[in-house]
Amino acid sequence: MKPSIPQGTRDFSPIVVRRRQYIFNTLRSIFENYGFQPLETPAMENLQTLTGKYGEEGDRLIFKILNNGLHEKKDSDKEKLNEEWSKLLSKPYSSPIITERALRYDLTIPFARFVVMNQNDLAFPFRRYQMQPVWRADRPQRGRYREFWQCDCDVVGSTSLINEAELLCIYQAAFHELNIPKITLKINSRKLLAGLAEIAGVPLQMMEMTIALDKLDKIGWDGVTKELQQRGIDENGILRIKEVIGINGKNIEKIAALKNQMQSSEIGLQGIQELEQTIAYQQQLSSGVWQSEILVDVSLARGLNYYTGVIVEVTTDAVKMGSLGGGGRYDDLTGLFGLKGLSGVGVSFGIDRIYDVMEELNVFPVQLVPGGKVMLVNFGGENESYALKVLQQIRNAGIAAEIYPDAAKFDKQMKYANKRGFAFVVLPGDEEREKQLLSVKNFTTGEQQMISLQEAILKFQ
RNA sequence: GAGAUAUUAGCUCAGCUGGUUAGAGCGUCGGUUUGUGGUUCCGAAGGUCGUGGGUUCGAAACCCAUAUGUCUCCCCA
Repeated sequence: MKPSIPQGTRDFSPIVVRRRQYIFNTLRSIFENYGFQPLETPAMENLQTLTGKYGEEGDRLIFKILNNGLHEKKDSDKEKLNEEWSKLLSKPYSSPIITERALRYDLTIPFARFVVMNQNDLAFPFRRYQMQPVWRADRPQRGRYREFWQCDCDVVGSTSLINEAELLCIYQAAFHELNIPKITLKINSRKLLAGLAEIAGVPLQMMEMTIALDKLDKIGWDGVTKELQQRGIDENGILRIKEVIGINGKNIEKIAALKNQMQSSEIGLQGIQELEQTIAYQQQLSSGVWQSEILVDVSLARGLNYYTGVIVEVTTDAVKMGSLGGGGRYDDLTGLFGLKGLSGVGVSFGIDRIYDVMEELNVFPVQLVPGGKVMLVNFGGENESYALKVLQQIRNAGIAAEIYPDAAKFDKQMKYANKRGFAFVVLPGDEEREKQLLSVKNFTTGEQQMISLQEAILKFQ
């Protein structure tokens, strides 16, 4: 058979894994530095845990796992099974008899589930980060996979806007460390959007308005106007929306202008104030070296249903790519699982996209090239024994080393060493063995000298 | 879920409006006295032309279906 992998999945070769680990390690150390603790949850959840959490579209994209042992069911169950099965064949449908489990769709819902299950043992506010793969039955495209990794960082059990500010700092620190240029953190507030819907005279159509606004970047004002009309928002409302979105200037100026516009909307004013406070906190925490810009953007929507307060999205202008991350405040996430009144805020890093961007911009550190440090050429016979003894001592000194396992032709061994990218090649041949020395060749410069094992080890370090 | 487009050797790609045994570069392997790679020279292997049907005297090429990649819509990280 012809080998293949499922649609939208990828193998990661050694060099790719090293680069991905570099991203993970960078993020991990930042998360830890901000006091977040690691969490891992199962690849699969009970289907019931996931359905209804991501909207209609989301439900469709959940990878469901067929129950095993279906053929072993009792006859009485089989009748029911047949019935459910034919429903499934005629339309999208699921039932516990056919599928009880599904693959994780994101990290936030499993996190909420975990918090509720362990509420008595956790110290609130609880700060956790989580870096694991998630699965979506989406149609793959550039930067969009069926299996991809999310890195989430959330705080639950605190309504303080210090949390929002810290998460913005984490974004800034991370993209600064990763050396990705032209990063913008767009921030907005769901409350401000609600206020905008109010003053546009369509308080109940906030979602529709938001979805249309979110496309402003892509389809421009003409397109958005059309969409708003289609969604039943009248000319006067559209004018008000345009007026508010059209506000330009620095964040401070924008906020002042927005306050003015939102005077009649309590919730809108609240949203602005939260943005103002978040930015103020962020400035106190900010480091001078971070280059990324924080931008208040009233057209920012974010799709997820559960956000209620400040929302944020990260983009770069350096490469054409969707958002590199996003997040926001969700006031009652755990309420879905029976734990009311616990507010949370979190951000997510789209590390697959971050990888693609970094590769395109060529900003990975050069020392991430694959390959070990030292290779010993195998000359066979007594020389092989000598080489093995030397090999062990190099390893004992904490230096990654290996021997070519066969006494193959010299040329072949050298070519292999070259391809693997070793920093040094050791030649333990007759002369070296007799003198109890080693010929060490620096494979970058080509320079070679005969020295003692101790000197060689110093060189390798 | 809808549409567009691509798929030829391990990789990147040629292959003329359908016409003999489908080519190149790189890589791989072998040889060039088993002590000098990245950087000599010589040679070889490697292809059900994504898969399955169809049209035709004849299909890599035209038609249909299907898989996978890429792009647009939708949605999203």
